[in-house]
Amino acid sequence: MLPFQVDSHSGVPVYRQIMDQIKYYVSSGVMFPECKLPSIRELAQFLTVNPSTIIKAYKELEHEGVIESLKGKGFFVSESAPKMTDDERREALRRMARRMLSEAHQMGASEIDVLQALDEERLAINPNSDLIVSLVLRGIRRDR
Amino acid sequence: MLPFQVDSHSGVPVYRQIMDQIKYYVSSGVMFPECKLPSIRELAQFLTVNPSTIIKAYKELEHEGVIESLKGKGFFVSESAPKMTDDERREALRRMARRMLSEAHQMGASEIDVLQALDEERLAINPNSDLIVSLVLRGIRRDR
DNA sequence: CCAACTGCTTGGGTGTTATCATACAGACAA
DNA sequence: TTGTCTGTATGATAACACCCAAGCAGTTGG
Repeated sequence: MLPFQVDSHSGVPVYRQIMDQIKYYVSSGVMFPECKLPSIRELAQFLTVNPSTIIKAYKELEHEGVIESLKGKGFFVSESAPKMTDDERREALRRMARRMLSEAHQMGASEIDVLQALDEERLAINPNSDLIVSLVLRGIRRDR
Repeated sequence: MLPFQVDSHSGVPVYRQIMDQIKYYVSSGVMFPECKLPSIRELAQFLTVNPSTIIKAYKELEHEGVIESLKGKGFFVSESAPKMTDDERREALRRMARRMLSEAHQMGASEIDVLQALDEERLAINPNSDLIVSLVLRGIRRDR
């Protein structure tokens, strides 16, 4: 099963976190039309939430045309599921970036601090890749 | 007045967005002990939310020891308001970064895309500064 | 057919979030 | 003193988020 995860302390409703993740998976092509989603009970157990919460997320996505339900079979990614264009993806990323910079600024962190944190996390996920950017960032840090 | 802002569509409760912003301001030193906060009615009007919502945020922060109230005068940053250590700030930044990378990955964006978006937003806010990182990023893009 | 899997439905309960209206009380300046 | 700013307190309302239980109905494979 695709890596689903929810943070019950984030303040964002669980059903919306689930919706977002599925939408991202679909728009990125990780999930494509005809793809079967985890069953309601299965995903509910996996995330240790109530099945009603999954139903709410799935029903909402069905209403948006992202997925479809077949009684007795399961939920599947819709044929006409909207894919993100490159521009939409870029815009989404910039929205995230804007919020992150705003919060970072409010807590007194510099722009370099943000880039640095991002690069550290990136490296933690992907220890093998080494970007020029990382080297530059490390160079900046060393200079201080 | 300090730039307060809330996004009523983010899913995060408004009173918690307000709390977070004040905590960030205090921990970064932008707001310091004795600093007067916007009055309840003033901030409520500014953000076009109900005064009760502001009261909830302020009361919660008072309970956490971040701010104090003086009847008839207003709310003020507490003398013993907890400041973030550098490590705590770094950890907070990395949590943000982790979430952003996770979401970006789910929507099929690469790590470079994220750094790129962040740099674009950074530049939009601060058009005068030019980081080496930006130049490197632009170099990477040109190479494609 | 039967068991085990699917989605679907109903109804109840709890706590949170946010709205609105109204009133009281301290501080302070004109 | 009076007006206007401040915080405080109350109760009512509505919507939402989440949980829980129990059962109905379609699909599929042994």
